[in-house]
Amino acid sequence: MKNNDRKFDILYSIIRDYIKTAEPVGSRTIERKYNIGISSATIRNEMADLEEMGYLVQPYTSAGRIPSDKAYRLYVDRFMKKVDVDSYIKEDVRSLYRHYFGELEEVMNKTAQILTKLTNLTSLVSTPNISGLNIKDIHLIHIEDERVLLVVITEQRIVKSAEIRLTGTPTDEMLEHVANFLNLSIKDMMTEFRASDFASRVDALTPGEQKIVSEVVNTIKVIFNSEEDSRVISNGVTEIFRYPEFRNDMDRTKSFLEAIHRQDLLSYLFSTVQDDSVSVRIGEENGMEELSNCSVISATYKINGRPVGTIGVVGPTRMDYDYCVSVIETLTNELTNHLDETIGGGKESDTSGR
Amino acid sequence: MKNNDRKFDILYSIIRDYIKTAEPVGSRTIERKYNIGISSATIRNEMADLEEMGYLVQPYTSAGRIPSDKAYRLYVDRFMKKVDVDSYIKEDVRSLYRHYFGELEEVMNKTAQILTKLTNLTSLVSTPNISGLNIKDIHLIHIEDERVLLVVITEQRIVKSAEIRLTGTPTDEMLEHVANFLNLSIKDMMTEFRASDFASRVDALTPGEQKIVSEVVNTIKVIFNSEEDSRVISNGVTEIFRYPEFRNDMDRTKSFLEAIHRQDLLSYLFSTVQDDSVSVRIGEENGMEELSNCSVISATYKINGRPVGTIGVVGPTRMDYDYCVSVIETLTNELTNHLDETIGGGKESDTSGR
DNA sequence: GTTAGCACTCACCATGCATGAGTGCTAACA
DNA sequence: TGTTAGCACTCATGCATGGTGAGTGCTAAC
Repeated sequence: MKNNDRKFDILYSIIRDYIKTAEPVGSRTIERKYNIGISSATIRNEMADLEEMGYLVQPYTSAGRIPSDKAYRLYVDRFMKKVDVDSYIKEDVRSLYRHYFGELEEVMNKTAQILTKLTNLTSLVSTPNISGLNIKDIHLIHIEDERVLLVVITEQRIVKSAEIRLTGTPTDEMLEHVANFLNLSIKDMMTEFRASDFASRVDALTPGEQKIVSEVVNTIKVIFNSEEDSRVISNGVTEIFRYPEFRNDMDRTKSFLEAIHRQDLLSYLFSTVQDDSVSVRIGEENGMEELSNCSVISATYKINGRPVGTIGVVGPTRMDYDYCVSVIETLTNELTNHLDETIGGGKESDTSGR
Repeated sequence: MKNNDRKFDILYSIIRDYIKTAEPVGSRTIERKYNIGISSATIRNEMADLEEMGYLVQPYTSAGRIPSDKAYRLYVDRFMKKVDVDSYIKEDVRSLYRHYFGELEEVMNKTAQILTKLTNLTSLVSTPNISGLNIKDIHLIHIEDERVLLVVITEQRIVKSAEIRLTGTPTDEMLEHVANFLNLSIKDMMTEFRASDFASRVDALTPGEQKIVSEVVNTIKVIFNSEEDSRVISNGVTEIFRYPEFRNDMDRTKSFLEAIHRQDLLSYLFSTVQDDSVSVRIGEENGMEELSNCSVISATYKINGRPVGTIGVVGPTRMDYDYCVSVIETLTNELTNHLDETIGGGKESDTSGR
C-alpha cells in the first residue's frame, strides 16, 4: 500500500541522514532536506509509527530519532544499492598488489591498509588458513646441531616453515632420507595422517630416522590443525576516533579498542561468519558484547576456488553500508584474483571470481 | 648543605606521591603522609623554591604541585633504587620461554606480553635486526615454476626466508649449482657483496644460473639491508586506559594510540636509543612530539654478544621508574640468555649477561 | 488523510554560588 | 635566621537555576 511506501521513504531518509551527520534526525530536517512533499507534522506521525514498529529510537523525549539496529537490517536487506567502486579501486589496488607477490604476510598487510584507506574504518584481514589443505612438498634444512627447518608447500603453493628441535643431531643423509620418505608417503594425502599408512613403509628407515619422521609429522599436525595459524591482522584501529559517537565516549572507545586488540575475539568474530558472499552483521548480530555498538562487514577470499581467509571492516553501526559492502566485495575479488595469479595454479578446482 | 637535602627529600616525596596517585600534591599531604618533621608552611616555602628551580609545576594557582620532566630526570639520575624483581620474574619468565625456542616471532611476542603483564604499560619489542650479520648458509627450494624460496642462515643461526620470483623456470640442477656456488662464495663473507669477488668465480656457471645468482643476491641485499626488516611489536596498547591522565583526556589518548600504531614512529623511537644499558627517556627527551607526555624505558638485547634488538615500555611520565627499569634490565638479560641458549652458539664473541 | 498551531519536554549552555583544597604572605616565635 | 601559625586569596569542582531551541505529541480544522 502507498502508505507503507511513504513510511519507508521517510525511514530511508532518516537512515541516510543519520549515517551522514551522526545527529538525531528531526521531522523538520526531513521536510527541508528531502522533499517528500508532506509536512513535518505528517512526518512526525509516521515517525511515531516507525518508532512503535521498532525502527527508530529516541535518545530522549524531545530529541530527533535515531535508526535502530532493526532499521539498519531493513536498510541492508531492502534498500542497499550497489556502488561502483571500481573507479576508485582499480588503479590503486592493482598497481599496489603488483609489487607484492608471494609474501602472503605482506599482501595481507597491504590489503588491510587499502581497506582502511578506502573506508575510513578499522579493517581486519585473516591470513590464509591452511588447515585441511593438501601437502605437495616437504623439505628439511639443517640449521645446526639438533635444529632443523621444516618447509612445507601445499597444493595451493602456500609455503609454511617451522623450526623443529630434534633430540639428537642428524646427519644430512638422514634428513634426506626422511624428506624423501615423507614426500613419497604424503604426496596427495590429506594432512590427516594415519599411523597405519606409515607403518607399512616406515620400516625401510633406521630407528633414528623414524624418530625424526614422527617429530616432523607432529610439527606438521600442529601447523595444519592449529586455529592459531590463521592470524587476524588489523589496520587503522585509530580510525574510530573519526566518529563522534566514539570520540565523545571514552568507555565506548576503550571497549572497542580492547576488543580489537584481542586475537581471540577477532578470530572468533571471523569464525562465526556464515554467509557465503558478503556478510553484514549489525550491532548485536555479530555476537560479541564488546562490539555491540559496531557493525562488521566481511567476506571470504579464496585460493584456487577454496575459501581460505576473511577480510572485513568494523565500525559504528552508523556506517555507509552501500559503499562498504561494495568495497569489500570488490576487494575480495581483487585479492582472490591476485592470489590465484601469483600463488595459485593448482588444478584442484576452477577459479571463481571475475 | 642540610638545607638542600631537605628540599630534595620533599621533592622525592612529591614525586613518589604523584606517581602513586596522579593527583597534584599539596604541602599538607606531604606533612601528613611523609613525616619529614617540618610544618606545611615550611614545606610550602620549599615547594615555592623547587618550583622556581623548575622541578615542580602548578597546574593552576591554588592546586598542589606536579613534578616536571626535569624532576623525573633528577629522580632517575639520583634517587632511583634497584628493585629486586627476580622473585616476580624468574619462575614465570623462564618457564614461559622454555616452550618457545627457535620461532623468533613467537619469542618476541611472548616477551612483549610478559613486559606488559609485569609493568601494566604498553610494551614494545623489536624483532632482531639482521643487517650486518654474516651469512653461514644459503638454501634454495623450488616452489613451482619461477617461484623459489630462499632460506638464509646467519652465523648467529637466525633463519630468514623470502620468496624470489625468477624470470624463467629453473631446473633443480640449476638451483643446486647456484646454491653451491653461493655457499662457497659467501662463506665467511660480509653481507656486503662486492661484484668483483664474484666475477672471478661466476664464470663457471651458465648464463641462466648467473641470472639466478644475481636475483638471489639482490634479494639477500634487500633482506639484510632494509630497516623494514626489524619490525617493532607492541603489546598492551590499551593499558593506557589505566591511567587517569589519559583516561580523562581523549585527545591525549588519541595521539598516544595513533603514535603507537605507526611502525615508522616506533622504529624511529628505537633507532634513537643511545644508551648502552637501560635507557630512560622522559617526556620530550624521546624526541617525538606525539609521545611528549610519555616516558620510554628501553634496552638492547643481544645474540652472541651482538646487540640485535630493543625491548621497552612506554607510559605516562608518571611511571614507576625504579620498578620498570629493573624489569627491563632483568628481562633483557633473560631474553639475551634465552636467545644464546636456543639459537646462539656461534663463536663470534663471548656471551655477556649473567 | 493532512496540516497548522500550540503546549510541552529536555539537552545544552551560561551564570551564579558555595565549598574546599591549596597557596602566598606576614608577623610572631625560637 | 629559620620555622611556624594565621589569614586572605585563588580557583577547580559541584550543584542549582534559568533561558534557549530543537523537537515532539496532541488537537482541531481543513
